[in-house]
Amino acid sequence: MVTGYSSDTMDTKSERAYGKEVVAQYNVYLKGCPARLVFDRLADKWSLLIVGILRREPRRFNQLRREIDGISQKALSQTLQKLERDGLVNRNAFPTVPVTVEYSLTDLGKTLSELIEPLVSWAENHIEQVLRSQHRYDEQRTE
Amino acid sequence: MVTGYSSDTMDTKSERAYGKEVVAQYNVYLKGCPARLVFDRLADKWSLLIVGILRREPRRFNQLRREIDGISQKALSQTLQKLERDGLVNRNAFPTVPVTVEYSLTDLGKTLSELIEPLVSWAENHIEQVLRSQHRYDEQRTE
DNA sequence: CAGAATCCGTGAGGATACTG
DNA sequence: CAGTATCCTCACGGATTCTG
Repeated sequence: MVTGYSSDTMDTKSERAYGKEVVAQYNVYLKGCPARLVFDRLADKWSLLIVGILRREPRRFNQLRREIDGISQKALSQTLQKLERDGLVNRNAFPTVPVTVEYSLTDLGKTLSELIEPLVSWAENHIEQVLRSQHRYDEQRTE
Repeated sequence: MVTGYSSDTMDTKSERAYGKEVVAQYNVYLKGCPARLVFDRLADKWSLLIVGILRREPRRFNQLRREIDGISQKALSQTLQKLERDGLVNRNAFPTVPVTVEYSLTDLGKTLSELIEPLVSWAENHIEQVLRSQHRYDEQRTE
């Protein structure tokens, strides 16, 4: 049961070759495809950062809030719910006073986090090259 | 020249350990850090999809438009400009009639695309697991 | 073909206040 | 501590039109 999701242009693209193999199943480049929805979730800075930071060890809510500089508690709360719904993150509430809630990666989430860590490293390692390129680009426009 | 970018909470976090090694340089988890800006660019669905699709071979503008289902030409145009500014994508215009413009990855862009391909695969391979998790989650709420 | 320019709606996200 | 509930805005992106 692979077909069936709605896409207005699907008929022309559902069997487009990806590389050399034909991936008929799911394709992130198709508008209506579920894989695209998942990909959109990945392409969210808060999701990526949260999964990336949970990679090491579980965290509590306000701990995440502090460690991910700039995130609002609303965004954090919403993103965590989405991630839990997607099965990427576990939410464990301990009946202490006051309540303690711990977030951790599921097995599925761990497989994803493996891919995110390189992205984090890439950003940190290639930032200077990017900045130089931006300067060059901007100067050519103003001259 | 690593310090100097503005972050209201930098003083407390600029030397936070990432894993076991201290990454004092750049840190995507810091609000004002340039690496965060780059990371935000990565965490953009169109950027990821474009870089992912350019991985195979260069494409022309309307080719990209057709292959990336659902993108508007405005979004495509703007994203391509950002990617060019960041030094990830080359823009080559050939003086044909009408003009032909070809987009390709730079060397830097290629290093990034290596990391994106696994993300695409992950989305396509784990989508069913994610969908099942979503159903379970939703049913628990409605019961 | 490959865009630039304009108008416009909407919804994601910040700020703030409140709760168990 | 770990959230929920409102309000509000503003910027991103879609639709449309025009151009070299």
